[in-house]
Amino acid sequence: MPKISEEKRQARRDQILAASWKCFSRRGIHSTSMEDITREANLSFGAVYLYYKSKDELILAAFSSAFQEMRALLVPILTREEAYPLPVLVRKITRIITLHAQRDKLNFGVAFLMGWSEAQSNPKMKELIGGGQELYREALTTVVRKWQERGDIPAEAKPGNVARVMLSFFLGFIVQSAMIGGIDPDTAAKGIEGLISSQSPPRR
Amino acid sequence: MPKISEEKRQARRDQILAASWKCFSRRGIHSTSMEDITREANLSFGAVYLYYKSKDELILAAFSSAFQEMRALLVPILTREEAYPLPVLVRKITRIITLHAQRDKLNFGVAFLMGWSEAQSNPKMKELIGGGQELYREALTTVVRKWQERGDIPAEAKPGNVARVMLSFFLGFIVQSAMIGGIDPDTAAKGIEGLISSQSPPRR
Amino acid sequence: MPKISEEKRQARRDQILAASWKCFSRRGIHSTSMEDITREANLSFGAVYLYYKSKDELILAAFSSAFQEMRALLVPILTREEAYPLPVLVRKITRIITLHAQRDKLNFGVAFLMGWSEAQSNPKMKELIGGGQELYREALTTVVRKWQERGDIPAEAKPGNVARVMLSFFLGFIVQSAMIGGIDPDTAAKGIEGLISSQSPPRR
Amino acid sequence: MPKISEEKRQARRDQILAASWKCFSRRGIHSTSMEDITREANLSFGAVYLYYKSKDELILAAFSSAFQEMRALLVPILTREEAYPLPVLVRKITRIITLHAQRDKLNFGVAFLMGWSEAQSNPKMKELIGGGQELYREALTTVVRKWQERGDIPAEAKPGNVARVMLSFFLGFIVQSAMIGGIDPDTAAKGIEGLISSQSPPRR
DNA sequence: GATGAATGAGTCTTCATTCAT
DNA sequence: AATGAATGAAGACTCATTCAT
Repeated sequence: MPKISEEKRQARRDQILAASWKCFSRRGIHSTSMEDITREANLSFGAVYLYYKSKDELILAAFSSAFQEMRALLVPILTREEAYPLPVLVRKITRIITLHAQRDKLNFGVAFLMGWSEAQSNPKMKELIGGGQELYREALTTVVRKWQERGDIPAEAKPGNVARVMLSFFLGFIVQSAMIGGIDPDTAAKGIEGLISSQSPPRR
Repeated sequence: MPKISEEKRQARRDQILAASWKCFSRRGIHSTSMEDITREANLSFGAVYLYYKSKDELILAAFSSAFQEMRALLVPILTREEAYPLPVLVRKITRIITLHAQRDKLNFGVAFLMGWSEAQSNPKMKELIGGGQELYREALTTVVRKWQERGDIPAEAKPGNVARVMLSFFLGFIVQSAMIGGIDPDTAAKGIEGLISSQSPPRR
Repeated sequence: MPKISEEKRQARRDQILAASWKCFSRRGIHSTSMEDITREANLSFGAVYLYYKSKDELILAAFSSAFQEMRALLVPILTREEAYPLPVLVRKITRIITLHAQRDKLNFGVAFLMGWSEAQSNPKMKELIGGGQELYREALTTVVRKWQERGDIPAEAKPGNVARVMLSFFLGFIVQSAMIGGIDPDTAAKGIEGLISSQSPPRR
Repeated sequence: MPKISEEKRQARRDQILAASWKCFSRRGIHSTSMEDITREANLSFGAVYLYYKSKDELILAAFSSAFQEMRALLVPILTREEAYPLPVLVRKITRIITLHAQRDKLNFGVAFLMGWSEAQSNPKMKELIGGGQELYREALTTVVRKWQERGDIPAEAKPGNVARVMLSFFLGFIVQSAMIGGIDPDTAAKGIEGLISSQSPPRR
């Protein structure tokens, strides 16, 4: 039974997760040893096992907390009573991603990319991340419906399809930023504006 | 002279790469042991080392060949003399991605996701993949210019920015397909069409 | 605090070195596997790596400690205030070598022979052993000077040259003992005495 | 049955042995792979096995031929009808050793040192080298007898003991040259001359 | 005779996990 | 609760040797 207070216990867990992310960013999940994390967290070797039963559990917890942190930032923007117009939404969301791609502790870009890869062979990770993405897809669907009600985009488009496109764009924004950079919130918003007023040939 | 012919040698290399991809898809890059690969390829334990100096080199070769295979399919579509209209382009490219996401041998989606993650802590991989993405970005920029010349999209949009948006969308399409599915070429094209005719509030 | 005490730690290191020498004597350095050593030391497979970073480092440490042990025995004899007369010196030093050539734990003869061979292709080993030999050469030079001051040997001989001859003799004594035996301290001293009173033809 | 002529066959064997020694000098016996030798000899991988059944056999043959080559040079000097005086003998023998310590192909010093070490854990090698050393010891005993007959050294010294001392000196000369150098034939002869006319205290 | 591709046992080394203190 | 020494399974890689051609 924990003699330690619950806050203290949570602080320790956060300390371990923060150290984990520093290590993961540097060397990748699989090249990071428990000893690396231990040392980075200034903890004893066995201490980590008092808080996480295994490396797998720690990894899962690290991603879970990272994605939770992101959701806390993104969901308010997506679920706003009066939906932001498309370019504004794009600018706001990409800005959050960009800001967290430069932090030392927890780099959102790196976290996403590693999580997606891990999910390919780790069912629990797939569930964790997949669930999050579906949540975003639904939130975007709701936003699209509001746009249609407002007349921002044609009423005949299926909201789910448009939401899928939007989600693809945001996910790809993360990838492109991490891999080749050169894409910032304004660039993204301008590019979207360039597209959305297009007169595609089929409509002519 | 039992010196193996060049074709035979290439066949062996392909055999090893194919086996590698089967293993990578199943268990991830780092959980795949060299023994897994040799067993999958029906080769002896040391044989792989006759063709690839190390696991790292093998991994790099596997990704290099995967990306090359993709480029062979995508580049013709992107560099066509008369640029495809936006929805057609989207449908064609997403179809290729989708088709290769269901193959047993080499699943493009898995390859991309794993490659991006690996690139975060492997400079050679980053160069390999980053180079490819820049190539696509340039090709898309050229396409966007043709659209502008043709009047498909407003002339004042910067082609580079629009290309970035397009690339983001395609990269994100890969992610979304691999992680939660429910997105097929038609869905994607329809979603794009829904967006591009939108009248975003700032323009009114 | 289960942090092991410094003595305990040193005891472990000694235990490993002793086991190493048993194995090296039996099978040679390169035919001794790390597993052989751990088994001989009654340790688990990975334990050795807590004390030595690699096999190379362990080998170096084994030789370093062996040579240090020898020096502790030989240096007092060589640096005695009043130099021993030649035959006495020969008898004392060869006796030490002989005694330690029969021990089970650390056989000086074997250690020297293996070290010299290893040094041919291992720079660190060469430095380690070469340094020791130069030290002996200098000590012998000092002894020779004392002999000259005392009139034991002609004043016109260069001390450095005589020291070289003496060192050669001692090194060769080790080789001959290890390879064909039949040479004990008294034999050696008698042989030297037989030589040193010779009237070589050039002097006639 | 060899279609190849016996000379040709012998030439191949010599070619392999020469290549072996180049490799052994560079990297040591055990770090030299059969492939190294193969490549150095410009032969195919399997060819070596047509001439030597195993690596062990090849190693033994390499040392056997090296020691035979040495004997061909040293024995005539030791078995000369009229024995050379001590300093002359020393100068002649050390000169031969020194000259062959600088050759690229077969370095006597390296060969001896490696052979002695190998002999500690390889009975066949021990027999090969031990036999050679005993032969030298006997030849030196004969020389010492001649010196005594001639009055070069006192008659009461046991020839076998003096021979042992002489052999030690020559063996040690090899070691010292290989390990720290600074010892050439003249130095050695001068040093010996300095010693042999000494008046050791016990005799006064 | 000659070749060199293939084999697979054996080596060093790492690392997640346990447990005595 | 906390520590870190110890464990040993598993991994990448090497290399002597064989054998089909």
